[in-house]
Amino acid sequence: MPTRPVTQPSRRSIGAQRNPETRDAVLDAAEQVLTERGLSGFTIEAVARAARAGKPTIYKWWGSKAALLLEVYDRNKIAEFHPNTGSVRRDVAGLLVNLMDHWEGSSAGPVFRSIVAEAQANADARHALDAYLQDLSRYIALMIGRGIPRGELPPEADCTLMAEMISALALQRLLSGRSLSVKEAGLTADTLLAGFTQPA
Amino acid sequence: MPTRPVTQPSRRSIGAQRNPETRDAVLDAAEQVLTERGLSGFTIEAVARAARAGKPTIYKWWGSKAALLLEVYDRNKIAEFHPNTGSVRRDVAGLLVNLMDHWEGSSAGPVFRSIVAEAQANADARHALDAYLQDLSRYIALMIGRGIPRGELPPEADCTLMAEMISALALQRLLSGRSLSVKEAGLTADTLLAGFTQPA
Amino acid sequence: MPTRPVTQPSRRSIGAQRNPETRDAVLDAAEQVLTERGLSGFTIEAVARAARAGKPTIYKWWGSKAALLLEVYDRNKIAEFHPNTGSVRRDVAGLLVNLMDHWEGSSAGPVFRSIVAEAQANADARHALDAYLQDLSRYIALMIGRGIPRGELPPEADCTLMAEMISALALQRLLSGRSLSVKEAGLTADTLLAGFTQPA
Amino acid sequence: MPTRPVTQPSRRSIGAQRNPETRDAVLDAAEQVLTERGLSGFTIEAVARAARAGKPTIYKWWGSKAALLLEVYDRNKIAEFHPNTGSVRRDVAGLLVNLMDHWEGSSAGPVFRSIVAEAQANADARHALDAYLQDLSRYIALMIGRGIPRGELPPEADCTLMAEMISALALQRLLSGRSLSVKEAGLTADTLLAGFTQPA
DNA sequence: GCGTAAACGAGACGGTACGTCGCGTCTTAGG
DNA sequence: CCTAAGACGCGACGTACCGTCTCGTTTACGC
Repeated sequence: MPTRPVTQPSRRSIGAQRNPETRDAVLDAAEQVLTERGLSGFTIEAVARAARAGKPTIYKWWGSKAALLLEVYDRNKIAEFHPNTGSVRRDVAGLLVNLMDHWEGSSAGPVFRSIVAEAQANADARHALDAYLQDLSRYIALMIGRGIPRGELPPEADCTLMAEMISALALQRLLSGRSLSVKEAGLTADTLLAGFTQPA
Repeated sequence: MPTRPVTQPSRRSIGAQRNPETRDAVLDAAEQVLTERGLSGFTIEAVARAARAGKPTIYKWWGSKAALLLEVYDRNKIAEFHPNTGSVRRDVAGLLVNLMDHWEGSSAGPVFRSIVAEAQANADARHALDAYLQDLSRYIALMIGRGIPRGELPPEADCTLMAEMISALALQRLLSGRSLSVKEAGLTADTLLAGFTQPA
Repeated sequence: MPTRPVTQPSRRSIGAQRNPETRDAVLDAAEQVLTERGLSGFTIEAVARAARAGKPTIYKWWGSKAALLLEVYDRNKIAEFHPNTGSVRRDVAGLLVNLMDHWEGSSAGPVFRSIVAEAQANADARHALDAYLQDLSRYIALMIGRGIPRGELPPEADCTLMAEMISALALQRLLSGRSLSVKEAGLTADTLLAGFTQPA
Repeated sequence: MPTRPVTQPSRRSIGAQRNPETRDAVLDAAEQVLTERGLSGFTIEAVARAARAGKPTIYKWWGSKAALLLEVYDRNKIAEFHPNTGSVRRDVAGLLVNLMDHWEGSSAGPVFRSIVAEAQANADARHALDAYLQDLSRYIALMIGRGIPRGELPPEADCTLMAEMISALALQRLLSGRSLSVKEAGLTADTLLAGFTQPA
């Protein structure tokens, strides 16, 4: 004799196809749980409860905590980190500020930190993290590269490594819980570009 | 019915004082477990089993997984990251290589990555991580600063930020699982110092 | 995205009427699953998979595991338990042997044991079991009653109770997993009829 | 960050030894759950909740639902089924009445029926059931055997088979949910002993 | 020199979460 | 209206660890 739920469930199957409402409810719930209770409170059970979804449904579509985390992060990725002020120095400083604001001013920061944590125990998450960080670096490198035709940087400048140092600095601050001031962002740009351009 | 162990335990109390053998056995076991089974296999139960120690003993002296992790890492810290070749450029490149070798060539890497992961859920670990990273940056800043009296860097160079970018790059590579080649280490030094010195 | 099955399904609807092929396929599959995987492996899901049928189809036509079980058992009921040798003693012994052979030599035994198990948690199944056992007893009582006009039993003999003891003995052996030898069947008849007839 | 229970648990460990309070609490809870919610509501989770015990504790000491069930039944076994009235006929009738009363008038009946059900899917439970039923038969056989020296039964009477038919009749009635009246108990004794003794 | 106190191993305990299975219901899409 | 298919909410499964607790033993130290 199976158990009959006392209250009607809020969502039902819509037939032999994935229910997008469920998908959204789970992602919303995951983001909320992560924000409110932190990484250690981020359990599949808690997400399922908050989403009024069944655990098997979550495992069916996401398969692991890391996969869920990544999709939550993807949903929250901002489209435009890279300002275009016509000055590499201002662009770099602005990007650093934008990135830190994005991480600290929304749920993106806790989510991303959770992905980094997960990546230390889970190879799939690690590869996803690596891919994401490389994407970010490429993004930044393109932004820096715009300075070459403008003469702000010499053609031989290694934009890729400069970009990686920028993302790494932001990551390190995020992970260790120290914020980055606007002034520091400016100084970082100055320091990094000192060899090529003059301080503003 | 009290349990009669079939085999005699390997260690006993030595009276009303902490047993240093137990301390060492626990730290050794923790390092071994972490290395062999990874962060997800690093549980207090596993450490206790491997150390033939009781769980309460571990909780008494370390209090949390993070504390144990930190002490394991402290034990493995290397004394000398900073070469002194007389050239800032070579020093920076050498330090990057040393640091990555230290992380990848011993159990220090997995241990440190575990601390970073733990720090994303645990404020104590986060503060410890921050303190450690700032120590590391100061260390590197001192190394870079030696170039100022030698004329390799102008007095106004922001050694602290440069140092932080170096440690951040290494950290990012460690966390995302990409190693750093000797060539990249050299290029990093070149890129960072481009404004002040000439490539070797 | 609706699923596109790689292989064409074996059966389709035949329009607005029950498909007898489906009925047979489900009953066959149920019997097979029960025989091969036992009562604990007998799940609606397993039957549906084995029959290539949808779960709702099964629920529509049978409504519960017990109902399915009962129909499987009905299909396998033997028509003729009661031998007619002209001797009550031989008839009783023969019936016991026939019944145990039927249960142990086909899928009827596991199916019936499953019904008994189901009946302990499910009132419908319990009533069905009771009805079946009373039928069986009546059957046996009629067989025994044939001895009265022949003078093997006195008119006042309680054929119903004797019949019930016979079916009960067989049931107990079935449920506890002990088989009943031919010799024991004969002894049972002797013991039961000792008061009325002489041993053969 | 592990969860701290808000309320203090009612029972704690008493050291590296089994806590008899826990044992009793689990058995009490198991009996209560089985009685109140029936076999289908008898889940390890429900027992654990009712006993305020952890599931792992139950699995550690009982290992399976069947084992728990058997221990609950053992605890409730009555010591004395077999009356001794000096008359086999009255003894048999009395025992049947006692047995049915025991099953129907306490939690022993539901518990025993659950064991029978479990035994149809679980070999361990089946062997335990078989052993229990054989014990019961031996018990009854001894009772019947007392009639031989008194001359109520001839020495060649097969007490074992008679005993088994008695227990089987009671079992069949229990399992199919039909009670056995005092009158039927008397008739059963009469029928079984008709060959040897005269009705009372 | 002897009792006390602390450290230790062991492991039981109440819990939470894990990831999986089956339940019974629902909707779709196709005959 | 029937069918196959399968998503869904739900809850139980049996397991792994968590962090706490008590036990009995062993030793150093203070009275």
